[in-house]
Amino acid sequence: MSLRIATWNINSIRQRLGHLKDFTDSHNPDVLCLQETKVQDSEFPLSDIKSMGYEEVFFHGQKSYNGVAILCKNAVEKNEKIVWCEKDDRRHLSVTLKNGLEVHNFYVPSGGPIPDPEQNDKFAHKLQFLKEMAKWVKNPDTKEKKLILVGDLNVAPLEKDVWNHKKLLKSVGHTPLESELMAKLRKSGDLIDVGRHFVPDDQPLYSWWGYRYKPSFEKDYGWRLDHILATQSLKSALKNFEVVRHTRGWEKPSDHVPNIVDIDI
DNA sequence: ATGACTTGTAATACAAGA
Repeated sequence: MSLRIATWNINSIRQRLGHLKDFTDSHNPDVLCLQETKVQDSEFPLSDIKSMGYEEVFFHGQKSYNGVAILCKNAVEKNEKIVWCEKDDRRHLSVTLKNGLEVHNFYVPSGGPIPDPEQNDKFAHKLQFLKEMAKWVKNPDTKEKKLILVGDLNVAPLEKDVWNHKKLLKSVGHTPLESELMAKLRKSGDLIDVGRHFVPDDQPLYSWWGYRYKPSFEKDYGWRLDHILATQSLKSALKNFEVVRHTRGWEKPSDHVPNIVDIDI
């Protein structure tokens, strides 16, 4: 049986309900992980989401910033929230499906403008968050599991994960320190980088194009900030991967586009 | 010059994104 899991930083779920319907109608993910919902739970547009065919909806949001949600076609075994960096800032949710598969949805801090933890508390927070993730995934329990970790990890770790590697080495999101922490996260859980499992390292692969420079998408000045990581136990089950680039060309788009994986399970 | 935009909140300006 094939299971489709998708992740999308939607940059305000209330601004993007039309796009969400178009994407779910066309691509029909069984599990859709969203980041930057930017809505507190009492204002979450639950009936709109249910009308798109998602009966089981989990959300963990706050006013203005951050916020994550997981939309599921079918009933799940359980759902959980983990507190990271001792902050209640709504950056994680997980579900365990009936078949035992665990799906963890993350929104890692962007890290502010200056890549120095001494000068910039936001960058320090990002580094700590990535370290905590690596420590969490190192649990020997993880290898016994079928686990998928997705989300906006806000790091483009490889040279071809950004449009200009040399130019961006000192930019937050592509510094060697962040790339190293991403590598440690993967090693720590022996996780497969699903995007790079399907697209070779020497080919550009992006999931985000900034708003500030208007032609960023047409010039393909992109970054791969959104990721799907999977335990080795799922390696032979990985069947297909897709970055749904064309959503970035829609009217008033999110700056991120969906990533999809199909798993035979 | 990734500058130049977009979002939410609240009050026409600011914080945050990355």
